Amino acid sequence: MRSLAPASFGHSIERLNKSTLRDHIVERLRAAILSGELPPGAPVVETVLAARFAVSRGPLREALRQLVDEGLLVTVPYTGTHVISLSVEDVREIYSMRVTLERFAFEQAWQRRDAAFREEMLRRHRHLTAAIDAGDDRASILAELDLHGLVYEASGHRLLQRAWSSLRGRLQLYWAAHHRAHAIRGPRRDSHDSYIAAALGGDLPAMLAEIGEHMRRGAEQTEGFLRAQLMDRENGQEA
Amino acid sequence: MRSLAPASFGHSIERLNKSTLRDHIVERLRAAILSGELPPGAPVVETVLAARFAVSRGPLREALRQLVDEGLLVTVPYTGTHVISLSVEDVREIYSMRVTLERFAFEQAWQRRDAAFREEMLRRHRHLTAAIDAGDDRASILAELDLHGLVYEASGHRLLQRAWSSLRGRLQLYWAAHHRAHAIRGPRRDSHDSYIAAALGGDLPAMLAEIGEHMRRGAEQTEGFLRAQLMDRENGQEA
DNA sequence: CAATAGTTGATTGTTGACAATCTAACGACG
DNA sequence: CGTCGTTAGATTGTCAACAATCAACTATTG
Repeated sequence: MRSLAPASFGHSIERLNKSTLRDHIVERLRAAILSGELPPGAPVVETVLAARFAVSRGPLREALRQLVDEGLLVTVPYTGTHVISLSVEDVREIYSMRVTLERFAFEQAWQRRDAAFREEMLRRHRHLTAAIDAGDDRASILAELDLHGLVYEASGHRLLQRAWSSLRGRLQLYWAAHHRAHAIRGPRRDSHDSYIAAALGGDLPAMLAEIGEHMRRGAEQTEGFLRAQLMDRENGQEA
Repeated sequence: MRSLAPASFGHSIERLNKSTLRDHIVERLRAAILSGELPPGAPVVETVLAARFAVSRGPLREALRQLVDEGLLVTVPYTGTHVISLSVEDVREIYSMRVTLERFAFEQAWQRRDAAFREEMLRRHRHLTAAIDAGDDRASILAELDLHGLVYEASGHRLLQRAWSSLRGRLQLYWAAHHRAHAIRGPRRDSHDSYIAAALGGDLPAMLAEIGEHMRRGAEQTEGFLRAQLMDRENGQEA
């Protein structure tokens, strides 16, 4: 959630974040949620996690609070905390929001696309295709998030970067659940080929249109998986 | 930050929020910041606030953490917490983000504008003009935020509502500082007259253009005030 | 048998004390 | 005179115990 380096893509010095216990816990908990170790809907009790991480409840509470703000957990006072449940409505909101934000990001960054930007985008695209070809689900998810993240970094718009970070966690959760259910490959490559081509081209309106198409495809895929999963769950009665 | 009632404008039942100490502190602290009692840049130490509110540091820490996430405070580990400082760059980001989000909100809500929506919008507009005419700065700020907030409520888009809530605090901070420096009145009425007319009209592209104009005027006003204030401060050497 | 009141175990909310870390002031030294 | 190590005060980070609240279960009652 904190990658606010403005317009410098090479990981230069980067103000070293004095890691406090809370930040550590946040990372580990987020990893646990996204890996499926804590699946959507699972209860999250402070005492057991505090024991598991060998820390007190103080820092753990603050970590939970942060994950609630990121939208990965929900808490009802005096009652309990749970990992958020998946819903098709959320998928629609996430993707429609992505269209809005990413179009804005490209508008902001369009004039700033220098040689370093193009190079970095191609590099991240190579990373993504490599991860997909290698069949590494986790890596391909991160690579895709990184690829799309580039334009937000290039926008130099801190508020926009925050908004993307906020979306990013939820998106990652859905993708992780999707990949876990049934490994997906193939069509994503072509989808990003056209995306990259437009992103590096000279026609901004074409890029804005491409974003809409790209997200439409993504939302369709994710929503389709989710409907299938929810239907399975209803038939199987597992919860 | 938590008004997620979807598409019902009349304050119906509204799930009663079991008020925890933290929530209480958040409200009071936010009020203190926005009222200028804790001006931009002021240090915020946990112990003194805990004593002042007669609570322990635990809930207070969590309240500070939440305000940090809202962008009203900044914390550097083991060192201290401060109210954010005002900057022209932030003003630009806030208003450009508002253009993006509010256009999206109107696109989402355009077909949903029923009689209740129109009535509510006129009602809130009357509130705003009444507050302005009465010369009540605080009330007029809240009324203007409420007026613009309506379209986010009507959008039924929870993620978008969250994004607006996140912006809202920062915007309120700048407006409060602006009003405190020199009471402003007058042009704001006309500005909102055209805004309301377009919002209730039948031409969506015209509304999207009006949003751009409205925000351009607002940003210009706020940024101008801020430049003057920063220049004053530099001459006066007060900080 | 249905509805309600009471009870119990679990979970979060809150507290005050203690530890780790940072910033700034001070003084020794080249 | 400037620089670097030291120290002291302040501030946040962490902890373990205690209190408030809730959800589910049980028993009681009509």
